[in-house]
Amino acid sequence: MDEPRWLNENEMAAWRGFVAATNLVARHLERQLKDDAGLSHTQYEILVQLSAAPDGSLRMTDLADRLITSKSGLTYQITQLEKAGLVGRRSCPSDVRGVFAEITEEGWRVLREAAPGHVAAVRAALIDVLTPEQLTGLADSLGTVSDRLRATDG
Amino acid sequence: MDEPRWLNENEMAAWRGFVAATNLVARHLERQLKDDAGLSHTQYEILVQLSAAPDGSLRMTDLADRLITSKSGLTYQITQLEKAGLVGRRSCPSDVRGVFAEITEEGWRVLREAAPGHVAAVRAALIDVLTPEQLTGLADSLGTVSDRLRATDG
DNA sequence: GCAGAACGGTTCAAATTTGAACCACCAGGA
DNA sequence: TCCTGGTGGTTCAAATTTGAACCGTTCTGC
Repeated sequence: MDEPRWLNENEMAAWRGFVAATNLVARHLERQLKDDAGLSHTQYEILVQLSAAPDGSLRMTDLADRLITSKSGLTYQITQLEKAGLVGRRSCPSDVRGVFAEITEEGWRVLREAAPGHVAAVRAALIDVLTPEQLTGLADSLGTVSDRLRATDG
Repeated sequence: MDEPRWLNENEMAAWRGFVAATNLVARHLERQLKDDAGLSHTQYEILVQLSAAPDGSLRMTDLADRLITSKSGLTYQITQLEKAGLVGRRSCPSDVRGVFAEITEEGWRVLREAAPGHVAAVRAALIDVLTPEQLTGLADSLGTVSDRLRATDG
């Protein structure tokens, strides 16, 4: 039981900044999306991921990995979006167990409708308040962090 | 309805990195704290904030602002922590409506117990994977983001 | 003083999230 | 072929989170 290496001032500032920015941005965008498009950020992200996939569909597990949520959480949200008609489920030909989530026409429409406002909010909160150099540095640092965690946590 | 300013490659990388790092770090620390100390990250943060306050206590609203959660959410968590004996409630002398949350001896004990493992996890996930220069840049950028959002969102 | 607005916390119902248990089903070796 | 160990998704109960409604209290301007 060694004496732990506490954070120095510089490290603490980075950590507090990370936690604060994380929560503030999340809350801000959550509200913006809910108010302007009636979607939660999770739901919006689902639509984005599906829309970016080759044929507008992804396997449940694949999608859960990208969203970084639990499998059961995804099942719940897909069911909600299905009720709303924004996505559908399709079974996988090569694996009976498999399920594809697929964005519908209506899903595309809602996404197109929501995107401009969301991008504007992301700009206002994060992008446009930083210099291009800062953005590059941020992308670089957070990319490293993500890669490491994906490697260790799976 | 102007054409929205979409994100360029650099901006998109920063944004995706932010979202990914945010979720991955949150999930990682949530698990670490739950496994090692039986606390949620929110609960841990409550203890940290109280322990750092002058006399180990803060007004509910003040605490909610620092944690960036809703008032009702804080009421719930303080109740949980109170049941567990880690914090107590004290009424405010100068304002009958006011309530102080106060860390208890047991709360201090649990916090001291949990801190080393948590700091180690924070180091492994964020601090030690970056250079000091990156950390400074990160603190700077995210500090800016937080300040702006606090100013606009309140 | 006093009416009315704003504040500080709690309560409530509804939505979401999580992990564990479960149920088929695929894959690989004996 | 037949086990056996994972895999892919769903189901379930329990914990958490949120916003709106609420209630007494404090503050303001008049």
